[in-house]
Amino acid sequence: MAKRKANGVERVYELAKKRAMDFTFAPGQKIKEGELAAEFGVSRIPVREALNRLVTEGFMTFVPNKGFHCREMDAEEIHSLYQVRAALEMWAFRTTCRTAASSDLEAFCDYWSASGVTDDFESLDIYDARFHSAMAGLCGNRLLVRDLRQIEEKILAFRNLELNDIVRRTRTLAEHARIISLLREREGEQGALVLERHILDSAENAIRTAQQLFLELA
Amino acid sequence: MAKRKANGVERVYELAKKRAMDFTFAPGQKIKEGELAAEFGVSRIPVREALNRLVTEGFMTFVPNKGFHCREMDAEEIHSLYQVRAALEMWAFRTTCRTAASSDLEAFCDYWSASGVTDDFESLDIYDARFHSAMAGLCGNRLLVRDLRQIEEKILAFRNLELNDIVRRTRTLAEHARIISLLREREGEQGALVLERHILDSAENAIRTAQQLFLELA
DNA sequence: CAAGGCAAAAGTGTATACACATTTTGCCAG
DNA sequence: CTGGCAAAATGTGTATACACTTTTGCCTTG
Repeated sequence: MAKRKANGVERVYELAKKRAMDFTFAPGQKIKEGELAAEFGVSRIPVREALNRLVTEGFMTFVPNKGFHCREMDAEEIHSLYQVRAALEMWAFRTTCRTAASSDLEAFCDYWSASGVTDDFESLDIYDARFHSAMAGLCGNRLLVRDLRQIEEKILAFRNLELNDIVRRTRTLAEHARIISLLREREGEQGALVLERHILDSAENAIRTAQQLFLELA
Repeated sequence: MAKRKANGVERVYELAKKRAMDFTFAPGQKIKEGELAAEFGVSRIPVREALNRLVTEGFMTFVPNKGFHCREMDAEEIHSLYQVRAALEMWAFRTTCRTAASSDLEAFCDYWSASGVTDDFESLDIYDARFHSAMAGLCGNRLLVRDLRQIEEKILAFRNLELNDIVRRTRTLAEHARIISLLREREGEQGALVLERHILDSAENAIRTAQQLFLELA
């Protein structure tokens, strides 16, 4: 019997979260504590602790005496997530236009409109996520940024394919350019509307991706 | 030794949450598992489970080998919470104006502008919370409403005194009336702005209340 | 008296054990 | 067959026990 102690919860949490994020746990699947415990080589206690955290983050559901289940996910849920994301990013954008220091705003716009930026990122998905996250951060509200990250984690599985084809890639970059230009001129209202459409459009795409994904699982 | 089993987690969760909400646990206070366990007559296991849930809801912080601590709370944090709330309610309002069924919208407006509505509620705090919650619900996004409720729980402690004096009471009701009228006419943009100011004003009040509250605790 | 360090006390981390609840199985009656 | 019920199997709920970590406070030493 190896060592006596080793941050079990953290490990289980990360691993289980990954599985919930990419639906290695199928939607609605029952999660048996004992199974995970055996697999990860720990007792049920740290497993329960990890799963509990995932419940309040929205990756699991829990019913007393019934145990844990992976989240369900349907088109409406994805829609809701993207809408909340839109609400937060729009407010952040309008607020940034009204109150951000010009130096911060310029620095952001210069960096993200440079011609070779996309090369700084592994994939266009990651580029897109970072762009939105960084822009939201300009408003100075840390909690809002944290909430956006949590949403991001939940929709990550459906974004993976979003930017693969050249048409969408081009359109995405063009929309970002437009948003940056409106930000530079502090056009809060108009920019927010463009941003909203940009985000809700990608919701449609995510829903299509999800339907494909769940088809494969079934 | 009394009974063998009795939903310990749920009880501990509710009680501990209450204490975290109203700062019976002082901000930053260390929470000792054993103490709570003894007090509630359960073992440490359900206590840890309950506290873990509170961590991901934002009422506790947790550091491995150091244990649980009650959330800190400062003016910036309160501001952030109200800003996120504003972002969500504003989006909900604009969306409701664009898309809600007229029948739902009229029903809402009629009910909340009736002269005696406030009598339906125990206090003006509760009246106010329900009004905002019901209005946000018109947009049809359940997740958004759930997020708003979680924010509500975190700021509840600072709202308790908000509507006590007659001046603020009158002003609040007047602002609600204005918001309802804009909603009826589906003036999304303008209504959102009024709503924003309404919410951020109450943030200022909450911060004052909080400072008073923490003064008492110190 | 301050600083450092060491040992005891207190507290957290998790394995194990067993009570209770739910689900499954398999048998029997209709 | 088929519906239903009881017993077995499976799984959750939590108390207890003990290893490991951090904190505390006393004692030594400069």
